[in-house]
Amino acid sequence: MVSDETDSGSDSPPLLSGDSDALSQFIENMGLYFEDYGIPRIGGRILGLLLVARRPVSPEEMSEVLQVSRSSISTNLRSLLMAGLVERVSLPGERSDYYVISEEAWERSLEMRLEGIQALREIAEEGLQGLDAGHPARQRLEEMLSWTVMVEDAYRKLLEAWQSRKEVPA
Amino acid sequence: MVSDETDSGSDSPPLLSGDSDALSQFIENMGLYFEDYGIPRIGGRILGLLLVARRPVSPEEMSEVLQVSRSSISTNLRSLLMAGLVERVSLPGERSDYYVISEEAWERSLEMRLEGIQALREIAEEGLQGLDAGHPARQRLEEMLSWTVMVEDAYRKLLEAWQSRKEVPA
DNA sequence: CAATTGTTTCTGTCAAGACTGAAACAATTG
DNA sequence: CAATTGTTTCAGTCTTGACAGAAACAATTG
Repeated sequence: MVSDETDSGSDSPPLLSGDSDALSQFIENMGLYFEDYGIPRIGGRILGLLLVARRPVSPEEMSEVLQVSRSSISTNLRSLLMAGLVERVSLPGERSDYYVISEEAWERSLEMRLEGIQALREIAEEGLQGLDAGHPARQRLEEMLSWTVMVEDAYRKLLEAWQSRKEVPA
Repeated sequence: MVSDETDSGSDSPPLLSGDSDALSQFIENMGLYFEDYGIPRIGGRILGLLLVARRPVSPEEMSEVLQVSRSSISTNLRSLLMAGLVERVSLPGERSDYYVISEEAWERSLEMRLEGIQALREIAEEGLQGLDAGHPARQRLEEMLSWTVMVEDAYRKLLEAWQSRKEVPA
């Protein structure tokens, strides 16, 4: 699925190097994985590409390497930028924009999970208000609520731990 | 979205009681929430209904209350059963099957998250093998790997904590 | 300031899959 | 064992959204 461009005279350093079959597979796997979680496959592939690229990548290059249209790249890139997973960097003397995986991508990923579980907690809380005391379903919703609280808590701690992971170098 | 059946002479206890607007909203919210996470909306609504019902619910009743076809109920119910989120119970003297939320639904939910993160860890590990030592992308994949390991670990602990939550009653 | 190059937006096409209704199937009961 | 009731499977419809290609837009450079 990864097609190397026939470098048309450009003198930019190579985008990919190493076991290119393994890297193609990696990019493809990322696409499939993210698709399972509601992110467009091409978005996942862009993330995969950015993760294994030797240097920042231009939309044009993404289009060539991943063999998809520029407009698809544009759309997906914008989602990834808005989600805070990807960042734009300007390379001196370059006209085109270049993109990299955000430093905070993994952190953002945790934050998104946290937001999801908070939404579920709110649903549980509101539902609970529709049940009178002693209702047989109250127990179930209370269990649901305590589950969301527990998970939310764990995410919060995980987030802190991840953020401070470098601060404790042996 | 929730339409109460015009009880046709049956003498079964009521399915829902309490603030029925709030309960309808709850059921609908569950549908929307799960849809965001790749579960069919009707599946989420079934879970919502089972959470707030006063007693086990038959497929027939689900169809009436949620206003969807029996075949949709059947299909979604099967997925939920296979996922271990819903269980069948037999009511004495009743011909029809009845269903409830599984005792282990929340536990299963954590297990599913755990499986997801494990898959991502494997993708990272395989990708890492395609990069020679010193490759500028190695650092990024190593960070990804350590993130997955950290999250996987947290899920494992969370799972244990949830499983043993009753064993330590003040 | 025209021309060239790069990027985004817009519209149409296509594919995936959720849902329905009907038919097939199973099983219980008189 | 026929008839009735309940459940699943199947085929078709419809909606959603990803993607491509073309046009519009922006901006840089000679």
